[in-house]
Amino acid sequence: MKLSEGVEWALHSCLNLAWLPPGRAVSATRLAAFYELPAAYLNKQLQALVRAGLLASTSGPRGGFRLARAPEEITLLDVVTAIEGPEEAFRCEQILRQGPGGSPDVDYRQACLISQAMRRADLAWRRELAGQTLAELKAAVERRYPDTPGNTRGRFAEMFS
Amino acid sequence: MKLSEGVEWALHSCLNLAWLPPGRAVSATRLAAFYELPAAYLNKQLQALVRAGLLASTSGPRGGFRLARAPEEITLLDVVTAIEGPEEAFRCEQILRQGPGGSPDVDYRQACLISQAMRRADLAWRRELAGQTLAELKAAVERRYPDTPGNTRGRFAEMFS
DNA sequence: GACAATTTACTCGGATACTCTCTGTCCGAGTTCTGACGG
DNA sequence: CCGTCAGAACTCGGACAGAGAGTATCCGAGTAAATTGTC
Repeated sequence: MKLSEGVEWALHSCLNLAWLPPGRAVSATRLAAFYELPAAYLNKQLQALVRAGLLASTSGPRGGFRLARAPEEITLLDVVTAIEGPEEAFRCEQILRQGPGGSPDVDYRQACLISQAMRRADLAWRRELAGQTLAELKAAVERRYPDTPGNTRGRFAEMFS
Repeated sequence: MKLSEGVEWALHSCLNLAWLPPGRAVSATRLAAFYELPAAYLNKQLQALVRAGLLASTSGPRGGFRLARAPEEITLLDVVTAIEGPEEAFRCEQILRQGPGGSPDVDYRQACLISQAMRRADLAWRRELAGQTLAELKAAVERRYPDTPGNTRGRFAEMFS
């Protein structure tokens, strides 16, 4: 039970993109340089965000990635799901089917109480993540660390020089 | 983000053990035969439960595994943690440390708001799992599927013949 | 018949291969900008 | 001086290797029961 490393990268990158002027695209190379990450691999993760409709990408010079929606419309769950996939953490292989009294016709993902309990926990996790948007996170950071937006914009600006 | 297959096996096996007379031990071979699981690998998972103090093991003929505590004292989180380990799902590698204004002295697992948000979700998941004991699960199954305890005991009994 | 020693069968436990996902890297297709060239 | 066109630089996107955890298996140490032999 561990999340991919790309989740952390994706969350920080989305937050950084949220501080840029709308429409401004940043290449994977520059986003990677921000935290000294491997550029090609970060690019791979960002592609997943594009496929999920969270980011939009542009090719060629001055191209790169930008948010595809307003930060208010992007939840943390959206980002996590884009990287990790939509499957829930607990894999019910329906082993009850092999047990005594097991039937091939029953969907034990619904009938098995263990499966239900694990799904409840999974939903609690997702609910927590879905309850916070990128905009709220951005605002919280600006309250606690007021210099961050300026620093971020400045760092990207000097990358363009 | 996916749990090991052993989690499902461990939960079902613990539940089966809870239906046996107290003190009665069942070998990994028989527990595996219950759901047609690979015996040696299930044994490996059960060892983890022993190390975690959830099960007690006995060697030799008539030996096997039994619950080390009352079902009321075993939560679903205990079982999951025994198999998956205690680490939380989100791995904060503190990449902020490499960013502009990052300091080697700051613990970004505490300071980073992204890390905090992910930890909140993790705690919600754990709280849900810690809130249900093996005894409650057992009672719920007995309410919904009254035949299960008898069937389980019967199946194990005929294994001993 | 009762007891003790030996053999046997069975159990867990850890050490050992195999597989798949995650991680990391590379190169090609496409696009935009730049610069040269001609009118 | 302005417009057009070719070249170059830069970008994403998917295809290609390497590492680590999860999966599966096997064999040995230890234990309890069963058997045999003796008193």
